Amino acid sequence: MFREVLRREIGDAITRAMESGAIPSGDVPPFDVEVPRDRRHGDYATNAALLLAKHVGGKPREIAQRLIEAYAPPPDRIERLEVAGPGFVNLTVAWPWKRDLVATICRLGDGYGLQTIGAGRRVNVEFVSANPTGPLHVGAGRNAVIGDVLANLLGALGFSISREYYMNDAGQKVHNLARSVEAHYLNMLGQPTPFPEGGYPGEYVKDLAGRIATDDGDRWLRVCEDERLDHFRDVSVTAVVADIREVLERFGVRFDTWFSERGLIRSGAVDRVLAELRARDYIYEADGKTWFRSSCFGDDKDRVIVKPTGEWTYFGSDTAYHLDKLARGFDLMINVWAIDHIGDVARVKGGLAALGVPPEALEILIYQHVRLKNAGESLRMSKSSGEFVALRDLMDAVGVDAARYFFAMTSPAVPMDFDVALALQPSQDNPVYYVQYAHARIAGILREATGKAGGGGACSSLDRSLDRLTDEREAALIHALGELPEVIRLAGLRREPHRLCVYAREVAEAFHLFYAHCRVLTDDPDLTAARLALVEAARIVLRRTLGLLGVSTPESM
RNA sequence: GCGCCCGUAGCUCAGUGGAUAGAGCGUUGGCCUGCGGAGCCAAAGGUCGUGGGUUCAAGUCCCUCCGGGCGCGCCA
Repeated sequence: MFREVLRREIGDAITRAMESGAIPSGDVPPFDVEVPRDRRHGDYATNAALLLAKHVGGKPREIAQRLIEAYAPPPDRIERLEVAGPGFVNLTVAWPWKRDLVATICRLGDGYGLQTIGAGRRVNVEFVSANPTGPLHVGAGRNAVIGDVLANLLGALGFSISREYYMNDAGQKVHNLARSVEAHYLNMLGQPTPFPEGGYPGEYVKDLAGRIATDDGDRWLRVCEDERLDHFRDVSVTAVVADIREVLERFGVRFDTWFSERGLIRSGAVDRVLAELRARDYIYEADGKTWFRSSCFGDDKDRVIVKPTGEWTYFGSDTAYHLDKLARGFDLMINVWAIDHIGDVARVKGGLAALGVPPEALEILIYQHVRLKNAGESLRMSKSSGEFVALRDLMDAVGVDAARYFFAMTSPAVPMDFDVALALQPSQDNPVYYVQYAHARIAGILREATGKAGGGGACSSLDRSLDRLTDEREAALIHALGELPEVIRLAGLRREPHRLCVYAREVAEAFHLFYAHCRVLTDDPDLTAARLALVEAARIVLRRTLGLLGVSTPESM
């Protein structure tokens, strides 16, 4: 809140100083308004003068002084303004402005932090999209949280968001699932059948076969294999997707669209992509296969798009899928992919580039794997090996809040270690409890206050009493609360959801510190009213921050 | 070999080119006669992998090397 205003006003001051000749004219460089590491330097600092010195010439400290003179903010906004170090301008926010922020947050409520940067631009966030061949494992949990929180952030920035799950319900993987189910089914009905190569070993596969056997008996022994496999695939995929959907909903993730690859292929969209690529001369035949000239678009070699069997490779349907999204009117597509798909980025982008789609239309957010360990021993975690920890089990063990916070708090670029033995038992170590505890304390105070003060909102009629806020811990808490819009902006635009966790801890810390030193409910009605307003503002900010993370805000713990 | 990513406290990780690099866990020692001690305060713990470069300023940008992860399928 403070920061946007300061950025704007300092920019204006630079323009004025240039117009009056106080500093040399020229382009205004993109300067920062940041929180100094050492808070004795003030609430904020700008490097504008340092950058200006380089861009338009002059001595940094001299330019900083001129800038201060041109800025000359009213003393009830900025109480200290000084040149420091090599040419920083340090700013200390005056109490009246800090108190204004408390009132503003109380007035805006959950609207605090909402922005209009997105200007209604339509963004499709595609995430999870795990193959529907079995239950989600914990890796999908990381994907789900990154995608969901990013979507929340972009929504708060004013983008129009659609969440999408792409189901790879065509192709070899689901075929292998069908054959695995078939093998169990045949064995159950007395026809010894070897388990297929590439089959899925999990217990759920046996359950799927058992369900078919219970429902249909030996009916599928009497049809041809193709028909049987078609049916088994449909039944299995439907059941697996239903399971995935249910787990994700419990995890707090809802998709606007569940997009079927089979449907896409049936619609002829993939054929149209091939025809279009051929028309643009990016297709050739060799060795009985149809090739795409992906090497024209930064790939290290050309790729097969139609196999000798006449089947599509994933490449064709993927390209058609992204074109379909664009046709549905999205201005930007963001895909959340695990690191093992890093090699596909160039090919998907290449396919789109070949069809004239600008590269910035698709953004792929890569996150590193969740490394599973059990008492120090590494696990492979894959559905095809059957060695994985289900997201459902993690959720059941530690709860949705702890699991979501855990996945959200590490930068997507960093691999996460995940000790199964540790994770599968509820633990007080998760930092989410520190933050939630702050909220529960606030709720307790507000409960107590309504009992004592005979009701009345914490934020009513406090214009006068707010000037009773004078303590340095109050100032520090207000300063932290003021950062929410900036945090949302950075976390959303840089695609770094973990910033919310860093911020949530900072706010909670500032609150706990305030709480330890500043009694809220006192015999002094004005002081009590003022502090209650601050507490209410802190609650709003914590609720907003945890809300974006999809983590609950308990009234008590 | 080529491409992308990572290397920061004992462990797990934050860190927007900016001033004296921060948290959680763990360790050590304090703090409950008023709003919740799942908290607060303090101590100990760092050649920011290495060597160069750019810059007024580098954990942050560029290059070298070392170590680790992932990919380089007619799997998706």
